[in-house]
Amino acid sequence: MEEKRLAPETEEKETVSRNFIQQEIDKDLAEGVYDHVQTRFPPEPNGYLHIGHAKSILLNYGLAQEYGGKFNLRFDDTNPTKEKTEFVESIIADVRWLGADFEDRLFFASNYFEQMYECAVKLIKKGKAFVCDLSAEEIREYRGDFNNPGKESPYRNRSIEENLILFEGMKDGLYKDGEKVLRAKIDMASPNINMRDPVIYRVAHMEHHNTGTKWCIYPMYDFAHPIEDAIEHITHSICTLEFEDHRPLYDWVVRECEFEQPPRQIEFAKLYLTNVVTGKRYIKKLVEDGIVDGWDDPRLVTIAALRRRGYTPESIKMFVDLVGVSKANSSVDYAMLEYCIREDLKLKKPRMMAVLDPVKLIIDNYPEGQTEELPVPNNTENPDLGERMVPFSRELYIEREDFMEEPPKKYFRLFPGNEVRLFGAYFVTCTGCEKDENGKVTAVHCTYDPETKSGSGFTGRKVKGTIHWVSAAEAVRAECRLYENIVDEEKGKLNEDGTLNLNPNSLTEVENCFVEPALGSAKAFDSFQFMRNGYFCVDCKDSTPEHLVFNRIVSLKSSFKINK
RNA sequence: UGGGCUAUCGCCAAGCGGUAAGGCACAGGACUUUGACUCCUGCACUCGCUGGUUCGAAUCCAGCUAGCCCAGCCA
Repeated sequence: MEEKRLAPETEEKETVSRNFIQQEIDKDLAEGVYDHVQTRFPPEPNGYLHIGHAKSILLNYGLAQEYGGKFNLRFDDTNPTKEKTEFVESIIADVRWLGADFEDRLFFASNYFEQMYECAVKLIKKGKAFVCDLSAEEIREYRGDFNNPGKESPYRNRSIEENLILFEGMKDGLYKDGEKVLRAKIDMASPNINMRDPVIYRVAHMEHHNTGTKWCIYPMYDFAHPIEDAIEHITHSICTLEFEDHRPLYDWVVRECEFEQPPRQIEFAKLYLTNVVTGKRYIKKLVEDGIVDGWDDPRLVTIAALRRRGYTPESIKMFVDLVGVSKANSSVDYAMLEYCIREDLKLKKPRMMAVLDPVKLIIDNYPEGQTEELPVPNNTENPDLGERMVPFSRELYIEREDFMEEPPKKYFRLFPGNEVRLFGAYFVTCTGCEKDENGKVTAVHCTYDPETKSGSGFTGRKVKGTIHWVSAAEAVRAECRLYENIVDEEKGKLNEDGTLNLNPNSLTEVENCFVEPALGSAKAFDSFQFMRNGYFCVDCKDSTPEHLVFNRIVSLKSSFKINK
């Protein structure tokens, strides 16, 4: 019997197929395009990272690992208006927590401003860039649209000398914001609008979180990003699908700037979770409007929130691996994420007892005033986790749903006349219950059989049900919250006008939550698996379980469907 | 509307001319000191549609259709 349960041994090494990015890298290496592999994760520090970023981080890091290459963390901080130091710190912490080791390769695009400036000068000298005096509105008009080619700027044919002087003037602060920009000279008639003489430098008199007021011109993404990659000898610049149209420009920049072994951009589909708010701007709005507690509110799927809720880096890695990489837009079922955390925690974490909706269970034949300490295994499937002592006494709290006066068929828990096991303790037989004037059950009565003590080897009879409990006198009362996704599951994530449909049940305060005393010494932010397999995160301060964060959806896995 | 990309089970996703992997979810059953876990079993005669090439196509060709992205001095 035991060997059956302990022999998952899946010997067949499943031939994991290579995703399309790996295939491209294999080809590049085989053809000698590159002699190494170098990847990077290039966030703009304008918010907290979420599960979607985790996919990108772990994908880039994983690829570097697989090919014996390096992985860089680089902040793409070329727009000082949106960026904050708070965000760079949280991003660094999250990337580390996920286990993507960038070693000492933490870079800032803003440290390359000098080189980017030189590249721009080079383009001007090659006649490939020009200073344009058109206003933002005029540039938009001149750009044309999907149906009509653009018109060339009247400043397009300024002399190289004049452009050089003007551009230097931009750098030296001679012009106001918006007065002049530097543009690449490509093709105003291109069907790809990104190629219609894109702006590559703008004037912005602002303080930058890293370079202060040293610069008053800042490069645009399309110009900066390829240069950042080239400087760091990135080989495969992996980004999301919306940048596909930018690839010709990316290639144009690295070619015209004459980088050797220029990096190559490869795009993949973003990760979406069903009924979850991904999308930094929405999360940001929820935080700023005070609808959630902060970036780590457990109803969110930011890395910080998932961590607080009890997700482990391993579970997120598993999830990302399971989801795969492709170019098809898709929305992954939230159940897949939950599967990963269940799977990861299953054998790793202690399983404790907590009662969320308590009703008293009185053992009438147990000596009044007596308390005994019972050893309860921390994880029945993993004996290595040892056991803990749990106080047991005459009066316990059990889950209200674990008793029914008139049970439906196939109900295995407490009902008058039925015997069940109290996990880690004794068999008890229900003898009845007390009710108040409204018919609500206020206490359940039972008798116990001392011979059936857990671990005694008693085999006299069997029970179909096992329930969890805490000793009423010793149990610790905890503040407990049930969390569900912040958006309404039925209505999806967005209204027609782009506003979010908030889920009114996203946060429930649990009135009477009792946990076993052992939880009083639980470490903050540690994960536990609770009886009946809800997964909680004990989010507590000062070794007192002030706050249990419980992801209700995960626990649904264990609910008993009485209707069936 | 011009350009780019995508379309394989409810949800992800393999497949790359030789006759539809796998996971999640779901449904039955066995086991069980958590109705969990584990273990069995079931779950696309069919690959957006229509034609064509071929002995043979999800895979090649043509034409449709649907969805996503692009007209920031954001990234």
